[in-house]
Amino acid sequence: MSHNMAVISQQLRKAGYRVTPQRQFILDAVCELDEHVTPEAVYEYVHTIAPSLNRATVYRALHFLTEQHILTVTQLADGRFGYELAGPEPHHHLVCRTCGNSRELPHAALHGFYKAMEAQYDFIIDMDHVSFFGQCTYCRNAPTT
Amino acid sequence: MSHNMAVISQQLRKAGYRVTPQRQFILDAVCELDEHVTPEAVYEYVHTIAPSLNRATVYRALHFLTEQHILTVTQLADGRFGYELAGPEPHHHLVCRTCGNSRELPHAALHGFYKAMEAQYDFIIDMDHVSFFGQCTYCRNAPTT
DNA sequence: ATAGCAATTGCAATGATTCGCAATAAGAAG
DNA sequence: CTTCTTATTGCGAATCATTGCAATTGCTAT
Repeated sequence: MSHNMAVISQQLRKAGYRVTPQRQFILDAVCELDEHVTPEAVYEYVHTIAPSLNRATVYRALHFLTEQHILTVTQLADGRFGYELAGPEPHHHLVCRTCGNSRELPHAALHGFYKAMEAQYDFIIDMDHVSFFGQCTYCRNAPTT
Repeated sequence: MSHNMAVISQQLRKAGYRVTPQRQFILDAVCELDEHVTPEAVYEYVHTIAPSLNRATVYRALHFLTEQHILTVTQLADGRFGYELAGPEPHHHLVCRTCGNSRELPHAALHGFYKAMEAQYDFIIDMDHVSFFGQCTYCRNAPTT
């Protein structure tokens, strides 16, 4: 995992926020659980390590860390949010509804479309982490039995 | 409103489903409330007319009517679902985060992008009602005070 | 008009998410 | 190391969303 706790801590403190053990547990959990991590999954994970850590704290921390651009969110097909560590470059996902596997999409893949919307509708789309749902090759060709 | 209750009823009954007063109230509410209607808004609306109509019934009916292609859903920015009457042509939306106004986007506007994903990643996106969030011209140029 | 089957509803319990507020504790400053 | 400020947590309650099951009631066929 490429996240540098020291750098992040510094960034938060400089902005007047605090680096609490709860936030660290939660951040670790997101990194450990990898992609599209749901709040509930984070809660389960941290709960085994820090049983007193409250559910509300998980929700608030995920929201907060996203605001600080340390995490990114994307909307999953069922309406829940999936969090992951924010890298230097924004990216998107192609998620198969059947097998659930997800493929990364560079932001550039959407750039043309975003620009077209700006040109034609004077509208600037600002979504930097979209999940597109559908069918991957494998599942499309697999027998339906 | 352009929805023909008689046609819809026929369609449902033919498929072995039932046209209950509850479903009619709920469908009327969606039409009346127009675009991106949330379950909660539907519930409030029908509740004044049919107070005994249960919340669970609203959620189930919206889900059901969507499965039957009588309604379409889209994910709103806060994670909730927005329902609306399904027209003959699928469409998408550009929704301003600031003023909340939404502009329709013909499906064709996404066609190129969808095709590119198919060609490059062998992935078929099947989302037929996406909401893209960002800033409209007016709000972008408006003073920030 | 009636009877019967099964789709649908209402209810109550459960789970997911958010909020207000008092208690706690990070971190800056002395 | 102690103090002070205030950001943050935990808790309980409120809200939103979903589910299992028994009771209801569309609708079809008689």
